[in-house]
Amino acid sequence: MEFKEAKNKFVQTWGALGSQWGINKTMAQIHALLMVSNEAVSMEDIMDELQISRGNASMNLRALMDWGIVYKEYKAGERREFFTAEKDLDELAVKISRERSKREIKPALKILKEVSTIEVKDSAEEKHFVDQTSKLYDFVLKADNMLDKMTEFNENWLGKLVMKIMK
Amino acid sequence: MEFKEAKNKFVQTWGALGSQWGINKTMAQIHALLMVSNEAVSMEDIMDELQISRGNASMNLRALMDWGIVYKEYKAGERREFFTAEKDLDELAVKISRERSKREIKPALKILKEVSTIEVKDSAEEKHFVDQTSKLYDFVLKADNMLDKMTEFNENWLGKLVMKIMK
DNA sequence: TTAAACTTTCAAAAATAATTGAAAGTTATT
DNA sequence: AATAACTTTCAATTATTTTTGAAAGTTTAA
Repeated sequence: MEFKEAKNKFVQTWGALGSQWGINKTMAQIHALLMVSNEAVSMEDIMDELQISRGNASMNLRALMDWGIVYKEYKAGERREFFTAEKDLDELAVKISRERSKREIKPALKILKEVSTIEVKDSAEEKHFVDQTSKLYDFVLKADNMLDKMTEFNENWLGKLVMKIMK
Repeated sequence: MEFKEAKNKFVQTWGALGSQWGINKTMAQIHALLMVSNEAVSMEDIMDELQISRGNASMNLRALMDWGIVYKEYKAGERREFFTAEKDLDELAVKISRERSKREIKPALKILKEVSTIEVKDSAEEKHFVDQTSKLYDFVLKADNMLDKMTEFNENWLGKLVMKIMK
């Protein structure tokens, strides 16, 4: 396999993976492209490489920047903007998990708390509901906290964690 | 908030959450419904509670069973089938992570290995590509193994893990 | 201030994914 | 063997999400 083919395969694969995780294909592809680029890439080049429209590129770059995993860069003497991706994988994982926690887990926890604390009658059905949602609340809360803790090690957290769990 | 409202809210929320994780809304809703039901539910009742068609119910129940998180149950003297969800959260998390690993992470690793081991010319661009994809391969492999290890504790693994990481 | 070079926005179009429902399939009962 | 009670399948429809592209917006330079 030669370089161009490999690069394309990587970008496509990452894009497909993205869709399975609720991230749109183009967003994941742009990120993939930037990840493996050794220098900042202009919007024009992104459009060109991925065969997408200007609007699409612009919107998805914005979304990636909102996630904090892609940055704008300005080159001296150049009018247009260039983009780079967060390339440090520890940092990338931390940012992604922070963002998902904020956007998805925290709001879900709020709902779980609400529904698990209703007053219920003395029926098996209602008791089971409260019991199960309470357990779910505890579980999700614990998992969320753990993720936080895990990524708190920061520098090489995954490696350190593996060590810790093994022994 | 009264029981019915709470139950509905829970089912809706879980459904919405599903979509953000690449699981379709109905599939997540059915799972939510079964999770909080204290007894097995017939397809008829699922259709009724979620206001969905027979085909939709059938297909999504099948998918949930493929994931190993919903089971069929037969009641004595009853012709039709009833369904229950895996209610043990440790077990549920283990099954979901096994399945996602098998379906998504393993195939991604295969591609990452392929593209990170190409022969490259002496260009900074190509070197960077191999370097970055290799790092990604290592990272994903490590994370996948860790998930496996984590869930291997099995009974109350999340609790045990929290203990382990804290100290 | 005007023009050129660029980016963003957003309504409409296209692509993708989910859902329906009726026909075909299956299994149990008479 | 025929019928009744149920489930599955899948082509067509509907709903949702993504993408386009041109107009509006912004910034820099002359």
